Amino acid sequence: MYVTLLSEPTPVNFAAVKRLEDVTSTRPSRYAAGAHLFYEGDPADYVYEIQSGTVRLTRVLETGCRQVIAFGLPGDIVGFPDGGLHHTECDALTPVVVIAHRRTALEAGEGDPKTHQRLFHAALREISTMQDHLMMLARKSALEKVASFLIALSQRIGRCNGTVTVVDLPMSRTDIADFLGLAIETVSRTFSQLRQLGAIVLETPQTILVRDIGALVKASQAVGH
Amino acid sequence: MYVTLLSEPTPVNFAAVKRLEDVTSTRPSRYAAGAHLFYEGDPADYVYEIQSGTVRLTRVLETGCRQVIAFGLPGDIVGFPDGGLHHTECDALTPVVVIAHRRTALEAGEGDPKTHQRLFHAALREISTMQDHLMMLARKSALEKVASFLIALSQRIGRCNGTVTVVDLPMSRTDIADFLGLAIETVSRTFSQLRQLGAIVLETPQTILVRDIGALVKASQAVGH
DNA sequence: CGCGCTTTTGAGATAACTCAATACAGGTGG
DNA sequence: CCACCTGTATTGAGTTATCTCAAAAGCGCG
Repeated sequence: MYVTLLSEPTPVNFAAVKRLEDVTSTRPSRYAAGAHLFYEGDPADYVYEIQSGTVRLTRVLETGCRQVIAFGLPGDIVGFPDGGLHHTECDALTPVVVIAHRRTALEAGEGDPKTHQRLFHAALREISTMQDHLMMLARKSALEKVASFLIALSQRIGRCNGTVTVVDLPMSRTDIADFLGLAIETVSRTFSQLRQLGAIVLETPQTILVRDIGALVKASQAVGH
Repeated sequence: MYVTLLSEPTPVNFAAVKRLEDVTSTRPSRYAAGAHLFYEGDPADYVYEIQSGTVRLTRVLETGCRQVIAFGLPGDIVGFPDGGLHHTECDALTPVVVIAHRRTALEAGEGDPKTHQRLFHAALREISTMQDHLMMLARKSALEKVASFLIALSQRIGRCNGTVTVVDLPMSRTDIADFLGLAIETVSRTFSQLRQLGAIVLETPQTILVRDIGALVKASQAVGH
């Protein structure tokens, strides 16, 4: 496992050191944008509670095809292991502050029971969240996917600014496409479509103003079969 | 919660009775084909370990659009709650025998630690499985989806019969379509395509012979972007 | 000012969908 | 026992949403 700690200007690899330091469950770690928290196949020594910033969880198919499994936003807990190993890759899209909880805090018994309970319920919640995502990928149109995505993002990281909600996208169009199972061009076109519908304003490509949440909700609703 | 116990010829609703009986973690329960183990929104008193038969986990969008989240096959554990509630609907596709584990056995501390451990790891595995499924839905073509599905099924419930593997499909084409995010006609056409490729033989619509596993694997591999 | 990167827009190709008809199978009743 | 009927599955034909390839636009940076 390669862990890159934030230390400007040059990120330094401190994986071994970190393990020796015996990081507690409560001290926050910092990662620079682009730094990896873990790779697929790494032994899962920690699960990570995002305090600030955004991380990206990806899986890479043998063929090289990327799929973004999830974005980790403040409050999220990422890196649940299977068989003691990470089965996704996780890197920081922005500078992030995380709390690394030892995996043993997730298993029963050891450590603070309150923390254990919190991590455990986060794992159950993760299952539910993934089911939502499954539904979205399988059944929604491009417009519905992008609208749903923007609604979820605005609820999580939107800053309500009088009449509009400002959402600073921490991820690229490519990331959004890989998350929603769309081509990047389709994502871009759909943003334009939502703009033409008057639902959003693209202040910059990364700064979105949600102007008409009703229109966004309407666009997000699948009409079913 | 409505629980229908198998009692031929008429299935009987015994939800209240069941709760009073205080079912233990180790006694198997039986359900007839079509019976519901739980509904979306039910308080999640139990998680279910499938001993034999197949169950179907579905979610219904507000609009009435169905999505099959997963099929529960022997060895699977289904019904992980979120916030104490079931967030899917679960019914039996065939007669099933399940072990109903009290939800408290999933939470730390109470009950047999060995059982707790098993249930807990099943929850973690579930996350990983869902990520695989996510990937499939987002990135694979119809042919790749159906081929992957058949491979997985044949590994789980296939009976190797000399030169071919026999797979009895417990679910309908509609179920497969709703699981893979395809139209039923596309599923059917893809089965035909795999037949024409010599990968499978459709003895009956529900009985599939895997004739050339290599061809099936080849068909299942996404070429990536 | 110009280069490189991301995003947007355009135009044509295509995989999967929809609608429609046919085939098949299992169960029921004459 | 066979004809019928109902539900499921298959096949066909045309439509469409999304993808792919290609070009233009916007933006940051040296």
